[in-house]
Amino acid sequence: MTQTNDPATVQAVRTMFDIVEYVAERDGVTITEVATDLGYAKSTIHRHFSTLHELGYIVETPTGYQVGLRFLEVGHTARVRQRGHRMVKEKVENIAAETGERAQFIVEEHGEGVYIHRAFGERAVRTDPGIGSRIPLHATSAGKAILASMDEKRSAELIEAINFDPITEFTITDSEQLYDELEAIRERGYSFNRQENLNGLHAVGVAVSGPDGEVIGALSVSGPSHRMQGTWFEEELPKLLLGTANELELNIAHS
Amino acid sequence: MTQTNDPATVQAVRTMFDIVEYVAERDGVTITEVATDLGYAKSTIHRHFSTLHELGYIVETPTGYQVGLRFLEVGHTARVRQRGHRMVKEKVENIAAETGERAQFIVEEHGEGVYIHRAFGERAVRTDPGIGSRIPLHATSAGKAILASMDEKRSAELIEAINFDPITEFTITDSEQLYDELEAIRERGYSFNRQENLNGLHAVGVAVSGPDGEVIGALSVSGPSHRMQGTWFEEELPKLLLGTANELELNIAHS
DNA sequence: CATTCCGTTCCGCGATACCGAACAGTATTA
DNA sequence: TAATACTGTTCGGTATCGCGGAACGGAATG
Repeated sequence: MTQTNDPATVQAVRTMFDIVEYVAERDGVTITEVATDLGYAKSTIHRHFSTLHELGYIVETPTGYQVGLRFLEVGHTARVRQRGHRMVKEKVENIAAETGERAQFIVEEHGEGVYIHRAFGERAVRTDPGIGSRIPLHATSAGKAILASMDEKRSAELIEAINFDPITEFTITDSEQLYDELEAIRERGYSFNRQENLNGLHAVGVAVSGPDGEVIGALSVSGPSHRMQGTWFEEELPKLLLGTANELELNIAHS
Repeated sequence: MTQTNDPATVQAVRTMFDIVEYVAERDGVTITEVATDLGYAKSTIHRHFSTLHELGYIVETPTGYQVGLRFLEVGHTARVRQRGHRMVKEKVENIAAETGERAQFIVEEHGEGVYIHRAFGERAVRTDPGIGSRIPLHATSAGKAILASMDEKRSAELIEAINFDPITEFTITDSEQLYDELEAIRERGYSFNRQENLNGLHAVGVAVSGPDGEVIGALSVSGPSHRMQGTWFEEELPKLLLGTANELELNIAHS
């Protein structure tokens, strides 16, 4: 059914997450619906649902079955374990308030960027890539800042695995181009994203590193391209972010 | 191995969550550590970790294996699916700001209360039961408000399953006492918690219901018992919460 | 009453998850 | 340098158990 039948893995767990992820992206499903859509027998789905229900990872609602909040519980522990999470949260909120735009903090996991914090400023469009959602590293300012700031060996591994299919007409489409850009970012200290991931969206990002030099994540500010331009975009925002990242690094080092 | 071998459930999934929950409450573990502590063979843990790692639900860090942020991703979808989540979030923040104390929004799931939103006021002690963490329904103001406001049949089911072991010396210890209290809450419209869950902590809670009359969750404000007393605690806070809950219900009904 | 959804249960077979033990790195010890 | 003690890894062999399919029951719609 699912392709990669690596013999050294647990099939039942694969199918279970197959089911869970399907349920997660819907709003209330029935057993038969899942069975037919995913190509499992009804009894299989039923057995998995029984298990998941008993453990609290799936709940029954008036509109059907849904993923349970227990996922949030374990997911939250993963989130707060990120280094300096509270300080970072405050800084993100400050940046959003000062700039009026949207600010976020992204960490890398499994070759993708993951939203850990996010805050909206006054003028920010409240379009919603929620906490926990994932973005490509090579097509976002925070992602590129992280790649530029991390250990070269590891960064090369991640770049190796990147899917360079263009997302917009401005997306970086090959690794050479990306390496050049990362080099430039290392020299500057900050990164730009000009509609590389979403049309009409510009952003600037700065990496945050721990005392051992290892990158923790990256701050970024994003907004409509018509506002994100000129010296505000190219000088003032980078300066603000660099300063904030610096403060963060100091605070994290002393904690 | 694990006791409840309900034949209609998937064993491999049980062991998987057994492992995940163990990993979640630690900060970096090794395979052998998990194997010995949980009583599985090393190879079993290894196989599960391989599976989970490949799917992104467990990650390798310098300090060992940890639960991955992918749990946050699916957990977050469960969270934002809660009715009126954005409006509720704003209200919780408003309440925290106005009162200076800690405010939260709790929903019921699987017979427990789950934190969905939480905000700190100026004076609030920032002790941290994070988003997603669970509290007993019968020993918290929000929990009791929910129980009082929900369908009697369902509430009876939940009460049936409650473990009435005392948490503090003020905890409600039997169902009769609880039923009386719920009756009083229904008449008043709001609930109190006087050190029933945590010594030194008082709280007041009000349920929020949807247009169909079904309870969605409950708002509550909590703080040190020395501040939470007198007319402020017994009249002004309830009034504020009732007003907010009312607004919320109207907003949710019209959306 | 008939139809069509839903969830549930049962059973038999083949796949597979499990354990145990041997293997292989890596760091810390003598 | 060698030995120890940790890691994580791999490999079979066996009994388990997860799987599909079909038959059942229950609720809602016609």
